[in-house]
Amino acid sequence: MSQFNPKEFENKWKQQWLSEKLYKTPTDKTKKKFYSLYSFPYPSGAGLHVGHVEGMVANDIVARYYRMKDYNVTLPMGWDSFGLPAENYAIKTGIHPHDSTEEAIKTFIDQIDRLGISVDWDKEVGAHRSDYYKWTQWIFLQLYKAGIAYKAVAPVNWCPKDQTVLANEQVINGLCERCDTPVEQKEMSQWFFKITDYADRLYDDLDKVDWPQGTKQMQRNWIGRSEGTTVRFAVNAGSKQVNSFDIFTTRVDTIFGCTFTGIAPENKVLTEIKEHITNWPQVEEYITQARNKTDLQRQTEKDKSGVKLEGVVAINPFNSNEVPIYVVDYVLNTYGTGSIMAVPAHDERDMEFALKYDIPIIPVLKPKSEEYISYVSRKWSNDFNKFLNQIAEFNPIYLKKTQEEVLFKFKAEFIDKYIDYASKSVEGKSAWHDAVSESEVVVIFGSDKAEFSGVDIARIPKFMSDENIWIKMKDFEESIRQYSNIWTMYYNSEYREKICPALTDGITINSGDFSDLSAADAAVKMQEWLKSKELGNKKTNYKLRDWLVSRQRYWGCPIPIVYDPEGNAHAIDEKDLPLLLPTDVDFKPTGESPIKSSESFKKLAEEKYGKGWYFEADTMDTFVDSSWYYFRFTSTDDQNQWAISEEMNYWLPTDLYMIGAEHTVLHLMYSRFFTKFFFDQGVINFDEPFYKMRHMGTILGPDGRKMSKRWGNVINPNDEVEKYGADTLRMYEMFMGPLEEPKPWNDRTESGVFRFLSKVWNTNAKVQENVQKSAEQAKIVNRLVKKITDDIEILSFNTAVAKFMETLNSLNEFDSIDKQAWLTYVKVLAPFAPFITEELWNLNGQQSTIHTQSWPEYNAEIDIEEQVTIAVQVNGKLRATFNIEFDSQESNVVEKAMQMESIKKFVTTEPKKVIYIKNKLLNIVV
RNA sequence: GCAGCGGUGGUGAAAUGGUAUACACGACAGACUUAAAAUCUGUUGCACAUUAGUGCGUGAGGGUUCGAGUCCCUCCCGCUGUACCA
Repeated sequence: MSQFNPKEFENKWKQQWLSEKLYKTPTDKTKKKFYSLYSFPYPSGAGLHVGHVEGMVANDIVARYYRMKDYNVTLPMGWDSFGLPAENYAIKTGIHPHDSTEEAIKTFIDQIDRLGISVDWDKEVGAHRSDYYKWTQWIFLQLYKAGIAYKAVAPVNWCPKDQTVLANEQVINGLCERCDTPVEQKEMSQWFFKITDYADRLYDDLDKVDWPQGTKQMQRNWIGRSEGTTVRFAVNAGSKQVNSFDIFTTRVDTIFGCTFTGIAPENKVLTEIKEHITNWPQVEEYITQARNKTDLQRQTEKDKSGVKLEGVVAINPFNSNEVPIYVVDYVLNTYGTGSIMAVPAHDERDMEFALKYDIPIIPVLKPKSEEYISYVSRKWSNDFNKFLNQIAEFNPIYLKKTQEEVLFKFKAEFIDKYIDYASKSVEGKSAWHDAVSESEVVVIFGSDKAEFSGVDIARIPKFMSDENIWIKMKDFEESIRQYSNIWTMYYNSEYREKICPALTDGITINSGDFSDLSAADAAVKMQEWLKSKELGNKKTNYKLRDWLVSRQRYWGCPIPIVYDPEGNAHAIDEKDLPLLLPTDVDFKPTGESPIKSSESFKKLAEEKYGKGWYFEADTMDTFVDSSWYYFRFTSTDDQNQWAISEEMNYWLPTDLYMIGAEHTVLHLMYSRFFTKFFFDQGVINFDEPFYKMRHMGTILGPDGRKMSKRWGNVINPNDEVEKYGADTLRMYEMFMGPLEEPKPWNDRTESGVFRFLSKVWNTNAKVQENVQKSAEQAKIVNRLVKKITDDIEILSFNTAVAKFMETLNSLNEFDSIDKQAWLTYVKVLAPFAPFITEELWNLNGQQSTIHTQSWPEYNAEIDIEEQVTIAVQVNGKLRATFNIEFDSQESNVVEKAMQMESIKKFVTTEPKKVIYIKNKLLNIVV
């Protein structure tokens, strides 16, 4: 037989499968179904990349497997074909996005077919084609009718270079995600989808789906649900109440520690109380300043700033204390109520602000058990080593330990000894020790004192009700600067944790009637109290914002809205859809939508609706297109509705969804939102679209870096198919490592896979009917069937490939191979390497295609070993192995083990215990 | 900071709490060859030892267990995401 040369047959089979429509989606609904979905690819001019191949092959293997298991299988493919790259390309070259996109799609289809991905092309859709975006527009109208799509003037992120609005999600560290230009804020009238209505369900229903934990967590973080309380603070001018405002907090249990309140610069409460603010000009200047800052500036400026409102104070409803009101830019107007109660003792940001502006810091929680923390340096000890030896009896926990300095924790019971040792250790003016606990600060000075009422040891309680320890400590620093740098300890994070513990389960102190409670109990009681006084309520807040869908771009789906001459929005009648994207436009970005330059678009509106009427000129975010394509796939034949309920209810939710790890938040969130919307409309009977979802791990370049033109490490799948054939590329990508892990490309390993397939090819020459030892071979292949079946179910493709290799090596130990065993081997290999297996199937004289054969069954009855290897351990250490009959009695196993020299020498006395794991292991404990 | 994932040979990586390193790559030795490539065979965790063998080994340190890469605690490192969200 000839050498393995995939070029000789891959193209032949590709043509035949396509012309026979081998992968056509069945239309009957009598069987179980499997919906294998690959994420909507953007048809880039660069063609398919190796990451696409990885995901598609995974989808394909599973699809082929379920077809052989006699499921109804669908593996559809379509194009997320609207979007900026094609438009930017058009601006550069003048080639219309429609033309470049269709061209790119052709390349994609050709590449996907060459890889043998079993796509049902009858279901192909393209977001940019009017038979698709007609329904995107229709969906917009449904959302509009339901009050979910709405128009609002809002400050939006504006990229001055791309001349477009960006969603919050497209702003990375204040920079445009595409061109890294600093993003500006701009007020514009924009369309939004009210996704926030669904925040709770989007959060809770994550429990229903089988997704990677990390992705679920990211979705939860993005929604950012937090449960808390609103509290109403009165605003007094003089002694008279003039107004009030609500704050939002998740830690109402710390409210007795509130020593100031913070209001966001944009908060409208400020204008309401403006007349009472005696330093308004100063405040106004600060507000203007803060507003002019871009997001980037606000983020990079770590230093917190604010202005105190003079003439007004806020009243803490719990103790009627007057607390100052500050306008501060670290409070966000868009979250919660836009104002906070600040508790510096238990919030790092508030602490920082309080230290800067000399605001009192009152601790109101203490931990359940007390410890001291101390920092000691060799420099300030007269005998550092002796001191270290002494404190060893405290069982200290070292947070930091070097030759020169230690930072350690110890239990409160040792404090007197500590003071004793420390007093002896310090010597001279510049020496000092200190220890800080939750309730006191102990400072031991080797000074000739004076400043400290004549003592060398200062024990300062932290929870003095009338005074504030931190202010006092600051005073110390003024007077003892020459002795110590104690102030620096505020900036040591270890200390700070002790000083302002972020306690969730502490005990309340300094909290009036609510003292001596656990934090959780205090919160409940305080909430009840607030409710009874009508001063506050439980409240849930979200980080999630409504979805801004307007884009001032050409290459997208037109928004189906028309305006009358007064500028009022009207929905376009459904029967007038699609509202076609005009072609006579100037792409050049001007800051306005390019579509505004279209004469035909203007004319169409006036002809249809009357003079002065005009269409919405913005297009939709392309995430709208990709949020519903998996519905459309179920019903592509039907031109009269967006999708058929019966089809959707049968095929969805998807059984395997492969998407890149970069799509962990937006696409999935939006798709889930649409699904819930249609569920609520009664159109579908499921409310999560993707049951099982997995990410393919990024494939890195051979140098271990991310593939990029910049590094010149991009692997093009075309080249690999050219070199080794599609089967090798497929199997290599599956063999690289676990599907979800990032993994570097390795040419050598790839050629190893080619070598394996060549061996498969050559082994075929040894195949005969009725060979000797065929039972033994059947047993080997039977085990393969089990492993491959299991591995496909759990998507463990790398171990499946290893098993194919191992099994082939075993079979090749025989001089001739049994045909039945061999055909089984080829069948289970078929989903992984569809071309070579089809060819071998054919060469062995089999009828029809291998890809519609039924999946071999694992036979447990023949899978028995006559002999098993028993590992013998003594005290858990492996000392010997021996073979014995399958399912031997324990006593026989023990007896045989005890006769072995290598065991005898370790077992000199009667064993204390013997543990026997059947057919596997014997552990003798002596 | 926070969240998620991960750390095992020279490399990619295997391992329901039960013989750590399957499978592959590379390396080394040999066969074939005038030679090379390809192919085939053997060896390949580390250390000591001529052999037999012994000891050590899954980021570090503890714990649970007859037995831990796997479970628990503390910590270190890397990657990804995210961040004034009260």
